[in-house]
Amino acid sequence: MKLSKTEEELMNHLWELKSAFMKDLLEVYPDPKPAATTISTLLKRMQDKDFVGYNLVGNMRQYFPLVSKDNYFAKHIKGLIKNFFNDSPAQFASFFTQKSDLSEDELLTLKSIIEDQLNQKK
Amino acid sequence: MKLSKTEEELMNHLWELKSAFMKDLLEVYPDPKPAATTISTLLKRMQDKDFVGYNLVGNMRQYFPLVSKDNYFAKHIKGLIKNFFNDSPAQFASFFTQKSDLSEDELLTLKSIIEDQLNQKK
DNA sequence: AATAGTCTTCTACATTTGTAGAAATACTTT
DNA sequence: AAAGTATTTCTACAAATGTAGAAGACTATT
Repeated sequence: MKLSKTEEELMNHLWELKSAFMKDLLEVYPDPKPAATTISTLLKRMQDKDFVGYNLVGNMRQYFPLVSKDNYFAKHIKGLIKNFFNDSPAQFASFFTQKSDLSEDELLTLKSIIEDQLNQKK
Repeated sequence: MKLSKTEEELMNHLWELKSAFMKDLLEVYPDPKPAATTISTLLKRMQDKDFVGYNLVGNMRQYFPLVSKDNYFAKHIKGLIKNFFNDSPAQFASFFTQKSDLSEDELLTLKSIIEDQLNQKK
């Protein structure tokens, strides 16, 4: 099961806030804010899809994510790689590195991450 | 305008074939193949969205992509990065490099790509 | 010319998504 | 207690998506 575009947006807010009440979620939307019922609907659907849970605090619901952003995102990317890059993460990585024109600093950072990874392999 | 999931799948076939007749497209689908009309519908919608064009060859249409895979994909990723990584390609890159556990060879390849990029910066 | 094969366009219909009003419920403040 | 505020659930509805039949047009064959 996957989230739709708008659900994803809401999920992002939730990840950022870690946990939130209706009100908090509404707040983070820029004007023109969607109707509160719209958010409610989305939250409901997301609960049905098992992406969101909540705790009762008094009688308010404090919502929180049931999947981590990392996890969600990793799956997402995996799908992309499968569809577009022959299921080869490396192919994807080189495409990405070549197309996304990173700054020198960014490249250096990346390089050192890769070097770390290489060291761990040993 | 974006392609839907199934349209994307079809587009992938088209990118692979470079250009193709109905028949060719149907062929690449694994059993159980979708109805030919389903493909037709998709192609039509993709034409409406300006992702596909065709040349008449005799009275057959030879379809071809109007956007490159690279291009399409780059946009796609850009969206992801915007949504999930604060619009920072570098942040994305490091997330990816850390989570996708690449083999030593793959890491080495990546490293040399990055070094090339760095050299070009000078 | 009659038949069969290939393809496109039209039409259709169920499902999912984006959006939100109406009504019910509970809490807060006057 | 009356009113206002916040929130949830129900219901609704338009648009997009997944899927495909019916009918028409053209080509190759018999």
